[in-house]
Amino acid sequence: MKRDSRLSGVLHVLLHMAEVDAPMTSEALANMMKTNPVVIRRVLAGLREHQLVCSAKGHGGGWQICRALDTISLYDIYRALDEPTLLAMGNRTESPGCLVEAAVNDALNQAFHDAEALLLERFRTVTLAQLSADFHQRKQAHGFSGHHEHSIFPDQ
Amino acid sequence: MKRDSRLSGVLHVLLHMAEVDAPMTSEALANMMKTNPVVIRRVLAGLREHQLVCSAKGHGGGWQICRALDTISLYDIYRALDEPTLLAMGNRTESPGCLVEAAVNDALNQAFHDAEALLLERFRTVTLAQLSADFHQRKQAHGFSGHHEHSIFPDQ
DNA sequence: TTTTCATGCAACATATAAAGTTGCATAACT
DNA sequence: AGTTATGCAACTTTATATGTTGCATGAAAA
Repeated sequence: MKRDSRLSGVLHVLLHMAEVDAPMTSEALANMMKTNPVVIRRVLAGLREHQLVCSAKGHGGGWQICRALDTISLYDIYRALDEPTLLAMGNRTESPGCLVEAAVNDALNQAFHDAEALLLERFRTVTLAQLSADFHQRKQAHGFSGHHEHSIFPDQ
Repeated sequence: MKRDSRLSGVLHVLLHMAEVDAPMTSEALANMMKTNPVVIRRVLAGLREHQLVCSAKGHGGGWQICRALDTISLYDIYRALDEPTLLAMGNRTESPGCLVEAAVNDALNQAFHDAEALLLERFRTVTLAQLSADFHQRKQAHGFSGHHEHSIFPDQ
């Protein structure tokens, strides 16, 4: 089964936005993400409803993060994406008439529920500020290790 | 994202097979699962490679579990299904050139890895025998609580 | 030995959902 | 006014899981 990479993608986008002071256009972001501007707008529109980002039309318009990075957790973003499915597996039917299936469901649901809870707990404890700090650390380390500038600047 | 219910489905099938002494045909199993016999054969063929079930052709043929129920864990079945994806989310790209994306990936991968490990650990500690015992308990309880026979017998 | 019943397998068809695309309206800045 | 950006709806494309058909193979029964 194919994995949903929207959370990963949105985080990427947000951290790039955090690096720039001015609004970024959906076209610029789409270039970075190798996708279509409309796709960017669609997903950022969801974040805007949750007051995570703001958008402005016209000249000099675009998208900006509108809250302090340390007040935005991965869980906030997860919710703004409409709480997408976490697990790739599920039960065939909920509330089945078959007692065999009921036994199966209960066993799997316990495991599934615990795994989901663990993931969400992790999401709650990680903020954009932490990710940004991690990125700046890497940039430093990358610079000191003798690489050239073109590879220091994030290009993707 | 739609969830993969093959594990749930296979467990259902196996527990029904465990209730019967004779081989069950893919057609009978397909009726129970409301699907196509070929689909049943496809998935059971995978389990056969791992010596979890046996199949026989011709008259009186069909499928049977060929190991003791307490020696088959959910993890065995998971592996026999070719270790399907557990999480519905993943990173956009692995080993990215962009340092922003690297930071994002690391944060998410930690959470993802731990959740997967938790799930697999649960799979390892649950056997078909346990699920079967759970089912028989439910059947008892169901009988004592005054329901009628047609609803006691698993029909789905 | 012929018929029947079952799996084995490959090729094809269908259904569904995610992603991408197009076109045009709306709003803001120059 | 003209340019640049988002907003939104409708449509197209692509990927993948699932379902389906047809025929070969093998085993038991008649």
